[in-house]
Amino acid sequence: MSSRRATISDVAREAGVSASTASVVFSGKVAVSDTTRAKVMQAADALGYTGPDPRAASLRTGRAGVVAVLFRERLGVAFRDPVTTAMMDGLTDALGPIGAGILLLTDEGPAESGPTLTTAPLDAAILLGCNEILQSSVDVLRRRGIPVVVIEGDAGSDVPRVLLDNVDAQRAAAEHVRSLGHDDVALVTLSTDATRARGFIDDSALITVEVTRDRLRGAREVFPDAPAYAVSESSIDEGLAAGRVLLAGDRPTAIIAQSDLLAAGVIRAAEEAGLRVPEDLSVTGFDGITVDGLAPYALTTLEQDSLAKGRAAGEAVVAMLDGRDPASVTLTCTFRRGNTTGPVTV
Amino acid sequence: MSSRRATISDVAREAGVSASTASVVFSGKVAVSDTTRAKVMQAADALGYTGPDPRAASLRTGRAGVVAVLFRERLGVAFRDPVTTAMMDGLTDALGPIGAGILLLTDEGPAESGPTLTTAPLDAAILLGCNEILQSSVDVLRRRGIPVVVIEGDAGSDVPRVLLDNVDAQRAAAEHVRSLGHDDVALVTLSTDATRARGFIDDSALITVEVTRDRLRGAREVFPDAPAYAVSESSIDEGLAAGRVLLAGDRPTAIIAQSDLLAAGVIRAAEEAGLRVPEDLSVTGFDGITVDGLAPYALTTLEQDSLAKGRAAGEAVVAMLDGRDPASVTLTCTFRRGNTTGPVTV
DNA sequence: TTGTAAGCGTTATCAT
DNA sequence: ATGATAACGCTTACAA
Repeated sequence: MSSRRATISDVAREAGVSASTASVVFSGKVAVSDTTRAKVMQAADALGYTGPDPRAASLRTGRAGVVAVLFRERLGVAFRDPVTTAMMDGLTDALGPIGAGILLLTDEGPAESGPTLTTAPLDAAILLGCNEILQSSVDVLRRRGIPVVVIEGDAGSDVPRVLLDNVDAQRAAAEHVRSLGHDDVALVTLSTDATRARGFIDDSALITVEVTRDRLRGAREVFPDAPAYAVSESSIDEGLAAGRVLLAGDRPTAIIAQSDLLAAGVIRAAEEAGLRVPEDLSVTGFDGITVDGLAPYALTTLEQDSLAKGRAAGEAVVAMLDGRDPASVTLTCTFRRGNTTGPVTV
Repeated sequence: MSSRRATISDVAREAGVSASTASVVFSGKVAVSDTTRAKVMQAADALGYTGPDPRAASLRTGRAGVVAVLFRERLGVAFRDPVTTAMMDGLTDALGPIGAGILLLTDEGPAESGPTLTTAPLDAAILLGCNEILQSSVDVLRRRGIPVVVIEGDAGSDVPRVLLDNVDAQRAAAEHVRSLGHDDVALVTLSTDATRARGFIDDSALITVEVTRDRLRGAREVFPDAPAYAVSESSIDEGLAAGRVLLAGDRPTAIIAQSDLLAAGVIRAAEEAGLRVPEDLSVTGFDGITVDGLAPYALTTLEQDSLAKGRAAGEAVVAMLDGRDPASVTLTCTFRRGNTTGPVTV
């Protein structure tokens, strides 16, 4: 019933051994005689000692057993997207060998508590995209020698990246649409910057979110003048809203959406407006996920391997933690034609 | 270009002040003269010092700024369920004030790396359910004085819990079904234990997952002899599989599923078998989520406020961190009749 | 407003 | 196989 929690020295004293010996009993890094181990264990038991304090161990060893993942949106929103969950699975797989926990961080936390990215005990950080604001935190981490990996973003030349061939992939989809005779095409894009404001994009040079910019560029290489409507997040609801806007008035014959979820929403908007897909409107998505309940539609889309994306990021982190210098990787998307695109009907 | 990373003492020396003064400059906890602050900042800059090391700070202050959430399943699976994501949102909300990051842990990690629940630097832990195996980790945490909260589970009498009125709620749904004249009813339950084996439940006393047991009990209070088929996780696919089993051969007129996702799967199975819902088969769910793409069906279900569930857990953690002793809370579900249940047709 | 001093609890290194 | 010693980098009474 001591007022203070027992420490390893207490245990050592009780067991009649040195603190270092007691430590070794718990870490198992060095051989210890059975009798000594027994003594220490018994002492620990008697004192209610439950093993080394992770905080102290982490200070001493320099390892916290934690890898942070920084999201750019509310956790709930992020995880509503199967792309994210698959990525997390890949990440957990790759991180398995080092047995690290995953620390979820968002960049929109309460300002008063400060950016936990720089105040949390962590061994490495993985960023989902990167913006100007974030860049400073990244610098801090890097100067501390904490490995940083960016997924679909750019955080400086020496930060390893995991990328998708967004431009090429989106161009491929656009070319497919054009090959079907479509000329009057509209785009639905992901958020353009930290404000996540909805609306038509006036100046694509102002887009700070790389995924958005790249996919837009790919589409515009084929349809330079296609109007682009940005939404605030990748969800069916946002796609529905965007679809309503784009289908009001002078409607396009095809809509290229930057995610499957958005595409699904656009299809809903089309149905709502009494349009048939693909007869009256062709729609393409991006991601290649299974949108629950979209049947009987099978989206024409670009399949990305998000599991591999997460795994690549995890592997890069493990490599860096291991002192190696992983190269950036670019994963390629596969075009998959579904039944949501068809020839333009006059 | 020193080989060693700069510490706060280095900065202090460079600035010509004491380490404590330098520390205070960074923490801002005590007033410091402008000139001193400037000197320190400049020194920090010169040395490339980026602020206190979280590991050391955490040892000293005893706070890591991290709250762990322990999942009982693969992260990807867990987050595919809207109930989980809503809960995470509620949790983030409640944790906002203390600005803690969320550490994701699963209990099925690679054995070699040990249970990170007891080795990660964390201030509190939230468990989603609790089993025998977990109990020992919980004991360790509690003896360390680390606050633990359990959501829908039992980890000992002095661990605060956030509960749902599962028994009552499920009974209400069952009564509704009976009031429609159904007599031949089957149940689809969540996983029964750590093995997550699929199959009919022989002995409900062997169920170690509390949610499963409670909801089953509620249903059995109305239909004592209803066969119950357990699945391995809450997903549409699992519901589909269970539905196929239950609808083969001598089929029931109603199926009570322990989650909306499962119910959605059961409906798919019914459609597959050429059955109409609710004319040929009534189906109830649990959770009250929006199952994407289930339209035009609106599930008869029990609505739970999972946002509130997460918030309650977060608040309990904050209270405990604050030295208070939060009471367990039980949230109640609301019965909502949709169009997936109807009178039995002869 | 600033400095002194005393840890926080552990583990790595080196001797023995 | 075990022990002594010295960090790890920081914060916070308390004193000046």
